[in-house]
Amino acid sequence: MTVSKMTSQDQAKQVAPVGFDEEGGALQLGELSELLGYSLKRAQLKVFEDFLRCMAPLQLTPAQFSVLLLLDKNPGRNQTEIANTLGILRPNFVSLLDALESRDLLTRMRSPSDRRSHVLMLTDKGRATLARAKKLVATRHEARLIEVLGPAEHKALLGMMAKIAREF
Amino acid sequence: MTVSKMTSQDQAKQVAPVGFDEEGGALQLGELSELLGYSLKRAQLKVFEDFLRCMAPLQLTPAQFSVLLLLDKNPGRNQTEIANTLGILRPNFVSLLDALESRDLLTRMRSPSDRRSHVLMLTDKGRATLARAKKLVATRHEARLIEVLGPAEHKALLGMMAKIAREF
DNA sequence: GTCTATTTGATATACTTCATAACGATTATT
DNA sequence: AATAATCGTTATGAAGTATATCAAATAGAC
Repeated sequence: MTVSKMTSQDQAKQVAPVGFDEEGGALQLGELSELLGYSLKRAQLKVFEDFLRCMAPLQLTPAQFSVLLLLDKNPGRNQTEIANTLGILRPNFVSLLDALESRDLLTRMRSPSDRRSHVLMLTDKGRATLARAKKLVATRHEARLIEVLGPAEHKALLGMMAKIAREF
Repeated sequence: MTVSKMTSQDQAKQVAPVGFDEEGGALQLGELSELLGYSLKRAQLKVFEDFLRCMAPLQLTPAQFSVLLLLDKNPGRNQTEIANTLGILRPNFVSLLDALESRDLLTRMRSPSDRRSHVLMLTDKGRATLARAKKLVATRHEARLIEVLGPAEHKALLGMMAKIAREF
């Protein structure tokens, strides 16, 4: 689940478009291009790759960005709540938070009402970074997507993705 | 890149729909739902999860299925060509082929014209398995997707995914 | 035709992501 | 008070993905 760090494979590998190969001519993709899962995965990797490129100045991964975004809208929640909402397992969420906390983007505070749990809150630096990050995403990343797809298709795509994630 | 084995996380975790949490009410997803990469990833995981479920009788992962599909349409290619087309790195392709060859679904043959390379070909069993796999994908997996999205949106989605994978 | 460089499949290895089990501390239940 | 459940955490394992390197074979330079 969730968001993962991108690799450089496609970038390095796809000097030639997928489905083409020097010797012997193009390979026939055949039914592969009609397999939604296949195109979905390749598209997703491309999108994450672009996200990382656009976000390079702030050094935020998609997963980290999603945490900051969620924390901003939902201050005072504990780790389990945030992790569950993002589909991240609690054990794996720990090191993710460690990284963000060590960069002073958020704080863990023992809850006075339940001293087992940690209340999560963005720091001022966290809020400032999130604001810059949002700007980068909007002006570089999403803007490029809209440029490729067109505004109408972009919006339709969002709706379809949400539908699949919800009803499938 | 490529196709990966699914996990059971979502299935186990999402007894409650994403964005909801028992104590304290629903969390606000906020701009998260407008982040295409986020929905794209979640949708992709759902689709792979469903693919594995539908393909359980044949025990084929999306990656393995894509190899069989590509080999059927492009017999006589070597490992590098197939791997490149699928965006798989050659070192990682070796064990993938080992698994399929040990199940007698394909064969590696030294090419007479270039004795460095292995010509890949489906066996009869491989072709038969692929035929059954295609049927499972069509009648269970894609059918369910079309049911959720509707035929028109399903087709539009395929087009958009291909566009992103190609032009992004 | 020999020498060098490149390519192919393979191995070893490392890093990241994702998953489970278990622990101490705390709270809830009985 | 005793037991069970929850929270954050640690340890650990299984995949997926990446790079470097190797022997064998071929291609290319001279």
